Amino acid sequence: MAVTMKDLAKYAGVGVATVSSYFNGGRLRPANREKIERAIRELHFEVNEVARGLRVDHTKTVGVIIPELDNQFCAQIITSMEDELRQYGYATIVCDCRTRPEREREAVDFLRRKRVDGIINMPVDGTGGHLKVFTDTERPVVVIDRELPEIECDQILVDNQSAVRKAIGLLLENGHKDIGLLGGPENVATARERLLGYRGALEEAGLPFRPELTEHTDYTISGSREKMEAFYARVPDMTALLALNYETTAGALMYLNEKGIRIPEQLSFIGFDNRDFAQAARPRLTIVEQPTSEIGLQAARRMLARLSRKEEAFRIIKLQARLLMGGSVRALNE
Amino acid sequence: MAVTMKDLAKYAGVGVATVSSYFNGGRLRPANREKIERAIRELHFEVNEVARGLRVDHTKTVGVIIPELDNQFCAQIITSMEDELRQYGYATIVCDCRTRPEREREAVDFLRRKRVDGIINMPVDGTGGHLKVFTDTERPVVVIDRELPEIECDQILVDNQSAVRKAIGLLLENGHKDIGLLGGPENVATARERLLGYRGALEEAGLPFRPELTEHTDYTISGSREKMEAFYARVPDMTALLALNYETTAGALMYLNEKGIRIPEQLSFIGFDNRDFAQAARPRLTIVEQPTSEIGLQAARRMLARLSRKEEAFRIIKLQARLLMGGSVRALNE
DNA sequence: CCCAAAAACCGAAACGTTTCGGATAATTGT
DNA sequence: ACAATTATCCGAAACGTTTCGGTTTTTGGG
Repeated sequence: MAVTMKDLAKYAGVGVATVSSYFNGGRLRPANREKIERAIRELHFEVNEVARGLRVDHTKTVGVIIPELDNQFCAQIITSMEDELRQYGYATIVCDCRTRPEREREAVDFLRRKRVDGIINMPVDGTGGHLKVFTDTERPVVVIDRELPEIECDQILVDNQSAVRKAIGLLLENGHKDIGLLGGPENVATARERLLGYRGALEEAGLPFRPELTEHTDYTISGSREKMEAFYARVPDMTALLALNYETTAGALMYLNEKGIRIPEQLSFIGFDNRDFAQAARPRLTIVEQPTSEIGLQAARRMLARLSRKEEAFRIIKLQARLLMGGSVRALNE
Repeated sequence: MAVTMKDLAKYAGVGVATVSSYFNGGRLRPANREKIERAIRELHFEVNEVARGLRVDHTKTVGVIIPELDNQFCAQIITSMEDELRQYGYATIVCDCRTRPEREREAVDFLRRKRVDGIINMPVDGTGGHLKVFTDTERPVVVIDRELPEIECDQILVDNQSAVRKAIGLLLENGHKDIGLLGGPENVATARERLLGYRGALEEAGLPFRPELTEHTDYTISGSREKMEAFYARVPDMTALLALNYETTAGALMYLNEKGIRIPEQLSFIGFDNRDFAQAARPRLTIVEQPTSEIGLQAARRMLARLSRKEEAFRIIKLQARLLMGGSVRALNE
């Protein structure tokens, strides 16, 4: 059915090895090159990547494992990643593990059996043990967003401490001292880092850390909404609130809106992630914006680099978040 | 390096064809079956899908082309789709075409070269011409969300007319007569259908269709926000507003919030898609919710069916949206 | 114009499966 | 117990590439 390299070689009147060499950038006599090119045009030949893959043992495919696709943060990262990878001929196989470690482990195994050339992973399992079966095959792994100290590989992270410090810094500048923090679960590494940033910023400013001013959530909208109730009742004197991810931002906003607590008059507010949301809210939210596209791009670049030249030491890259100014922070001083 | 079928056969003391037959559900003498299974355990054998793919000419891989991954509607669909496909051993390659027809065409070509077994596509190009190069290979295509009348294949759609009729119905029941519509571009099929649903519902109720009560947007948040300004100024007598997708919902809300127009006291509002947003808004929004997971699941099922047994007529499945009640609609009557 | 060196070419063997057709072993009926 | 039948088994050929050695052609210096 399909025209093969052998057909092409016969049609062009050259050996099959010559044709192969043509496609792999070898040196050719101009006459032969011309003959082959004409044959390709006339036969509409296309090399069979599967056959090539069998021979050279790579599939030009990379696997991506994420906690949940249905999450703008992940989706944005994958968008830029896929774009870059495809530009270099690599296909992106996504696996959504629904934030479940056992499904993450299954995904690694699935991708290994699919013989992907590499895996990019936003890990759920903080030990990284799930990646062992893959790294054993000598293939590269790039970890994104959540640091995996026990795994030797490239990692593209966000400087979460600094991100939070920027937000707290803005609040401090505006005279806030009693700053509430709506944080994440204690077992999520990035949530811990952000909490650390909060404590660090306060300490630097010579302010005491008041434990009752921080609340942990499960990082879901409804969960955050629930927690806010008791939280705000407990410390009514807080003048500002920082939510540590998209879900807590939405959940907090939900509660504040319901109760008619006005932003920023009664409470200054800084959110995290999700530009749409921040722009549509009233007033426009001041938010910490993570460099999602940049994460995806860098991860793809790192993967491509590993795939072409093996050597080179592993890199851990920390990207900076930035503060997007809205109208949800009130100046207490002046 | 890796252990091959030949190694396994030799170790087990049987022929290589016997081993192959074992893996493909052939009949085996119990003794041989036992020997092979032991060999598999002891050698940790795993069949090489690439080699198998070369021989049988399929990759156990399906390609998905969507307008934009960074869009909750698409992301949710893909999540359930990928889940189902993976359960049956199929990998999902995603291609985001950024709502650009030329990139969509490129994606089809990319996937064809990658030799995916089938393509699931939420089309940008309304003619479906981009799919020709793939259907020519006799491989199945499943179209989702936007009908492609000119293409012969399975299609999983949403009954957009009925979805909008439900929303308008609710508003009519509540005594609204001057209902504004914030719609999409004229060249988007689903937007046209929704507009049709609007007209149909009014007509059925014996109400006149007032053209000035409908506004077209480019389906972006900022674009919708802009349009709202002139729109609301033009017909200040509208008592209710229906936004026709997530972006118009967010954009409209943005404007209304900015201007301090109170929902539902001054204006009743029904949005579209995106539960998070609707729940976090104040008051909780009444919205039209599309069956995203169901679309993904059905599309995957259809694809799997096609891939296993070729026959069967093409099906066009229309799924129903449902109205999620919030507090953004006021009763004018009673 | 000739010869050696270099460049380009070639067929065949591999990559790890499935499948084909013939060979062998098990089963059945008499 | 034996022939006929049926159920398994087997090696070899195929799938479409790349790569290995060896052969042929081209090039360039004398």
